[in-house]
Amino acid sequence: MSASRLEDGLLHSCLNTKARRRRSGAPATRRSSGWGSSPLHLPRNNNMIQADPVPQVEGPFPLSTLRHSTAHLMASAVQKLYPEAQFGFGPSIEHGFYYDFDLPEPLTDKDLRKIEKEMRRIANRSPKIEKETVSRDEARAKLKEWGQHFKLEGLDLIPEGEDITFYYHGDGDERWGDLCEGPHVDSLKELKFVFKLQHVAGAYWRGDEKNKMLQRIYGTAFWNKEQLDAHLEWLEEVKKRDHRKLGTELDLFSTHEQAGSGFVFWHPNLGTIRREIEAFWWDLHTRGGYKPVYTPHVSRESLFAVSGHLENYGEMMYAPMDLDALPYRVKPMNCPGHALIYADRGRSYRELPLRWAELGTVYRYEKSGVVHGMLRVRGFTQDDAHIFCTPEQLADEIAGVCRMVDTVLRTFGFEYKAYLATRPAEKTIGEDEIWEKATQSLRDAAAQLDLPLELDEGGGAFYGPKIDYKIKDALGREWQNSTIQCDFNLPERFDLNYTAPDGSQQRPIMVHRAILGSLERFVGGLIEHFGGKFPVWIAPTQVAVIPIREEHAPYSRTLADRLTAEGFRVEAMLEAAHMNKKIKHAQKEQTPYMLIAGEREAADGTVAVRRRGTREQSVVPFDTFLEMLKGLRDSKSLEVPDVEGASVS
RNA sequence: GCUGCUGUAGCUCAGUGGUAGAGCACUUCCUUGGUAAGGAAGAGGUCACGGGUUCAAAUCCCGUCAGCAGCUCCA
Repeated sequence: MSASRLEDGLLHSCLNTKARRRRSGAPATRRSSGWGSSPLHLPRNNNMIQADPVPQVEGPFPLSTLRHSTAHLMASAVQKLYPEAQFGFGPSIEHGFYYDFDLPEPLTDKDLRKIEKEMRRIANRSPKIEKETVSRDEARAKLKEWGQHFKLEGLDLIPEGEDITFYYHGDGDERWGDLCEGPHVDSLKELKFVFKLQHVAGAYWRGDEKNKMLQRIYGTAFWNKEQLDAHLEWLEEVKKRDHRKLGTELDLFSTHEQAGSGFVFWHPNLGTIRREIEAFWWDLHTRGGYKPVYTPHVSRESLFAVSGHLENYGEMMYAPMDLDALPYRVKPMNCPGHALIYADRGRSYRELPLRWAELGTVYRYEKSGVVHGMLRVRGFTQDDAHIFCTPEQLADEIAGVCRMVDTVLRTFGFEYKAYLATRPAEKTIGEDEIWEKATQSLRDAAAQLDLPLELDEGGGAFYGPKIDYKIKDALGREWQNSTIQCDFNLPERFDLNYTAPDGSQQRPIMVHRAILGSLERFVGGLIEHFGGKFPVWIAPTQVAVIPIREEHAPYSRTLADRLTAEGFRVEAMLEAAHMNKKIKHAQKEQTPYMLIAGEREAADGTVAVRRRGTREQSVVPFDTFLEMLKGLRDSKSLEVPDVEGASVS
């Protein structure tokens, strides 16, 4: 299902590119594996990357060059206003640019306006940008003279043999230069472009939390105002759809100071959505040959010593509870529990593969600063499952999971890409042979399904290769939720075996997989994906029934009763109150359909159907509406179409 | 965890040293209205929490909790 079929038609086609950091100008990027990767850690980082939806028109230079030059312009303005400023790095990034400064006083938004003004003045007065190539010693001498110690450190990061260049602009006492690899635009004035400074934030020098924290100013630049405005509008749209904002507006969830940070309370509306998703999920899993398991939330600490979590993941775990002189822990993952079930008795090759699923709630002590709405929390439910199989069965099992991922993601209208993450260069466990075999199985599975795999060389976990999925939402943003991971480690640690046909004891492969990732993160993302306009099958209230006058309540009641009997979630707004208020209420709640009924409808057995977000309505026989609604629900349609019928104004 | 900022009614916010305000929402009454704000009245707040300064603190200071923007982390 293409995202363009979403009701409000928001679709942006640009794929994101990860913020590209200039080698000489920015801290070295961490390898992109960052998605969390182990059964010791199913992926659950925010991992939402904002793609730029603004079609980038051609300029005389690449947009990134313009933005980098704008960063220089900003830095020179900062120096003019704060002569004692020390400069860090100032690269262009996906949506704009930033520059890091060490300043004696924290900057405020007011200061940003001041800096913008200064930037305009400098650009007008002396717009030329000039390049100078120097020797390393000259560069060092110059930076020393300028007293720029971060830049001196930056100089040492430039590999031997590379040109060392400075870029200058400004005249006389305003001449400003920066150690920089370039390239830059030639002029800050003749070229037409627009820029805006957006916000200030803290950032560690060279991205290391042991280093000093600098002040980072973020800004953006475009070749024309239309593009800048379009970008700012897109940011507004993102803000409007923020799941935390919609969470309040639509009465979906809350968090509480009394309960602590990172714990989500699902209100009835969101509980309804979750239950529908869970029912869908269980249905798919039952059909897919999965059996439900349930495992305790608290276990003796020694269980996590065996699994290795205590050692490798201990910092993320909640502190032990001492009971009868033994330490107990709240589980941070479900896999040890499933391994215990497997190990409970001897297993034969005849029973493999075993597929066990659990919507397992886990608790992880996330750092206080990273908690974010429903997207990064301390207590959450993973849609977890483990498959225990032989190496020969692996390809088919993976293919089965890929099929299920496809079904689920398409049902919600997500496009996706899959990545094959192979063996890391160092510190892995397992024989070469099993790695090769497993990796090949992942490839085979994808080939079976014509699923293109992009390669993430060396991006696998230490205990096995994996396939990760990236999805794109209705705003063009990318998320990472689904993951399929082969694990050679836990079977080893728990000494899991099966008896092979020849009577020997063999080690099964354990496949960890999550499709939604966690209910919290998935549903949080879903709120933003749909912007609160949920499709019929998950909408908390599917139909609002509104009588025009109080005397039409009895007919409205029969409509509501019939819908309820058909299993729909109906809000019968029968109390004596203004029809207009009821319509407004239902619109605000994003109820997909309103049925408005007065004398004419009661006489004809019809309903005036009004779709959310519109003012138009059509009059159709109630049964026609009912059939359409059933169709939308049962097919899990993403559309909330207008009803064909006599239109009435 | 780090840097900066914020916390006042269910929601959005105003109030910078002198005993707490608005709009929306809510309740009641009037209005019986054909498709997104009819009218009137009312109720609702330990100004996050704890300590301090002061004759006096929502307001100034310190701490805690929670949130926001980032950074870092997410073997």
